[in-house]
Amino acid sequence: MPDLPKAYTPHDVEGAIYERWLAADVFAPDGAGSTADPSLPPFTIVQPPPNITGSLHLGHAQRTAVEDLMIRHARMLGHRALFLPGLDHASIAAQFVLDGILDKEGESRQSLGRERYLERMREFVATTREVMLAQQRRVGASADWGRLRYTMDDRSAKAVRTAFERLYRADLAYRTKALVNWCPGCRTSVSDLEVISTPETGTLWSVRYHLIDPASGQPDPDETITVATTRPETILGDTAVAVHPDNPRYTALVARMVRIPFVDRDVPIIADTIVDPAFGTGAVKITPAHDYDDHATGLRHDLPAPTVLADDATVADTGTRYDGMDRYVARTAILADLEARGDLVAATPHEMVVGRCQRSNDVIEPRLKTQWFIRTGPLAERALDATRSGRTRILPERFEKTWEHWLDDIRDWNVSRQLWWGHRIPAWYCPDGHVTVTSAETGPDACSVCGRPATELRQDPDIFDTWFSSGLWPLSTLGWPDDIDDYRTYYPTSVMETGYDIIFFWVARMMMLGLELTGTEPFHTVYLSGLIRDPLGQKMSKTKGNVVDPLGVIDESGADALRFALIHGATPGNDQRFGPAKLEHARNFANKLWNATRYVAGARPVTVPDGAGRRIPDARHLGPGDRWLVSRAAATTAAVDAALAGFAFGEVTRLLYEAIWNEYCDWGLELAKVRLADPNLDVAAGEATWWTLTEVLDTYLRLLHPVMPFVTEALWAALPHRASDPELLIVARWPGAGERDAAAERDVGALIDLVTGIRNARASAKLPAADWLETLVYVPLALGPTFEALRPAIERLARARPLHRELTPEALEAATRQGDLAVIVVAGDVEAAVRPIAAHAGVEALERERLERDLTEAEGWLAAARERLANESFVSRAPAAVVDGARAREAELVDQVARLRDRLER
RNA sequence: GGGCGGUUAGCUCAGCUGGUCAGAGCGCCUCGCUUACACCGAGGAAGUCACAGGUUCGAACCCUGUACCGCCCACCA
Repeated sequence: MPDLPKAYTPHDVEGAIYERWLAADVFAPDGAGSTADPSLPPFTIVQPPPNITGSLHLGHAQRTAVEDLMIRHARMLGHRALFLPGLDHASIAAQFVLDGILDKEGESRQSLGRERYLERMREFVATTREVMLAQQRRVGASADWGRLRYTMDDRSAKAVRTAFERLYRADLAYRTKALVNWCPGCRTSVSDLEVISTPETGTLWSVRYHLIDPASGQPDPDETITVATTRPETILGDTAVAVHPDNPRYTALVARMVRIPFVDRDVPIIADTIVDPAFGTGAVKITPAHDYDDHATGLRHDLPAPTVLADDATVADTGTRYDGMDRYVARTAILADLEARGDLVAATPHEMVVGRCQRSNDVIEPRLKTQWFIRTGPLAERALDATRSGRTRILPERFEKTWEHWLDDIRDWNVSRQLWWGHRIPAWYCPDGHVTVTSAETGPDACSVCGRPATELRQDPDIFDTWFSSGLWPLSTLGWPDDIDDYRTYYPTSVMETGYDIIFFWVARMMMLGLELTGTEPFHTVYLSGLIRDPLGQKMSKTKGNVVDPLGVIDESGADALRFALIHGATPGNDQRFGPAKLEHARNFANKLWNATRYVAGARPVTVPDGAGRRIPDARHLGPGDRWLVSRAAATTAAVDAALAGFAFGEVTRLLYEAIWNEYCDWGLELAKVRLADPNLDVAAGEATWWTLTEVLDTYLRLLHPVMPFVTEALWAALPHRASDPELLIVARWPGAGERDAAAERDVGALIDLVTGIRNARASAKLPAADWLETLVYVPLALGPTFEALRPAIERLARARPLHRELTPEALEAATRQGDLAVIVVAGDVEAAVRPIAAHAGVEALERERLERDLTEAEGWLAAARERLANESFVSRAPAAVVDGARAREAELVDQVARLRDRLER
């Protein structure tokens, strides 16, 4: 057995342990060190791949901790547990980072050009990749690194091409000219999800348009219609003015023409119910190329849709002097010119919602573009069916409502991005405009429509939205579209763990694509984690400077403490605050466990040889404390199993903390210490007690391993193992729930209460902690054997010696009076009297006070219990078990009150 | 405009299907003999479970409403 160092230094423990795991090849379900049982179903977690250019933050650490917890548990249960790690190329986010770096070097995307830029990106991610992976290992991820995948590797590329081709053939991917969310800052379109609705106070301008005099064909200086707009620059793209058909104010004007200022275009006044007669002036200018509502209106009325903004959001192609101006410069100029013409009627402050780009924060401009879309309607139907039928479960359940709501009125997904870093869309166009889509790595041989040779075809310059490749993750990582072993064995996956903030971005897309492409839900359970916040509840962000670096935490307190702290507060879907206090709590716990194990390892009886194989303690030689400990471990194991089954990971840590600290250490070890120190104890009994400590500690180390893998692995190595055990705890078997011993739990529990009662009395009577107190105790006959067996421990732990035992309460009372003992302890059935030292004056008064307090309290409880039982409807309507319990409680209280009164009367 | 969460001891939070459920950790106060642990041990104080109604024999827990705090979704110019 290796000796444990006296001090717990996580840093020394963790690195070495991880190396041992790697060397033993235990992470892969089919690794050389795996102990998986192939007859059990596999268990798969596909990790949300972190962005390759990022660095690990606490959120990642928590994800990893939770995923690793599930995987380690499954592995110990004997499942082929596959934790498949990965990295995401994070197209737009990565370009953002690289562009920033290039900017400092005086270079830019444009100056490098597509090929050199991509080359530069590949060099960049080659370095960040290693950083990301090293960080995951520090957290202790028992991921199968041999299966590491990357959203830009060749196999992902094949999956992307294949998926797209299939969607295209199924008419679920289509190319069309439509309004897209254009981000001028990023120079690309973005999906609806990437547009952040931001409430802002803008201005609503009222502008007068002049009607055309039918006689002259010229604008009438006096006959006008006033429209309201928040974006005057879009006037240049107006192709109609709309009014509500039933608005009497305007019915006469419908079908008349108005002249759009500056562009001098004459456009019709149309009637459309989309217009709210009560808003503004009741007349709306229609700009089909730059507004979603207007575009729809334009289609209904067959209006032209001139685009008036270029990619960089400057005014373009209007033939006016505003061409070339930035959109906001143009806005100012147009307002000034309208003012000069006398056609600017009003300007009022206006609360509105502006769409901004999630990445650049620039104001999004809707623009008409010919791009690729995914038809989400049919896909969303199937995704909804998956959750409604229960084939996929979302945790916490309340997110199913959000899920339903979003999928219910989902819009088609624009997947074209005018970026460079990502998967190029596998679509080729021939000069005649025919479209050829192919998943072939080398592209098409010829136009699929007219047969023109490949040399005349041009590939779409755009790339896919990064979430398109992420959406294929559970499939692509397992080898889809090829029919390989991993895909057959591990798909569909078991649990999808991720943050609730990407439920739409990622989870919904994986579900839609997975169902469409494989016909099967990609996972059974979606476990949504909450966000990690700082101690003040603020979201962690670099700009606020409140970001905690997990590596710093690990250096200081250890990965085990970090994991424990993160898991301790984790409830699915709920955010948690994280700070030094929680970490300290966790580290103290690790330290406690370390020292407890050190004690056990060091307490090995001399009769047990070092390196002896594990023996099951002989039941005949067990003491009550031993039986109690074994029973409590059984209870804890069952409770932990239940918590794990319910994904209540915070509950798991709570249970184990409590069991290990407050039961095993506080009582189990203390009772055992006294027993082992007894010179009269026979060898077999001593060995049985030590083997019990070992057995129970072994159980707790196993139960705790998924949460704190490093320290448990290190400590486990210091304990004797069973013949059936493997070398390493990580691949050892999960404990079975043993049998409870109700008698031991009840009896030892009563005596623990007695010790606590005496300690309590000592403190409240202000008796010196160091003094040994002569004590008389009444113990009911049934408790006798347990009491006698534990007598030395009770004496020592309560510091009560000599400890005389009386067989009846009356005898205790008599002896108390005779011996002038004063401090009374009532603990359940057990009763005790303690002799105060004469030198401590005032003890009697203090004791009286304490007894009175106890009495008042007991009487209160009794009154409550009686009131309840006096209630006829309670007795008749409540379940029998509850009523019986109440009766028993009443009897107990009656007895207690009587005894307390008795004491006080003397 | 819709929807969802939260409100429990000074602080951070548990409390699963209503019946010792009023708890834990930290902090605070008192004490500390005892070689596993001072990253410790023993003891203690501390809460009208946001508020108002209701259902029930019984409510922190279920229902209705209110008030704050937070989040998500949303194409009214």
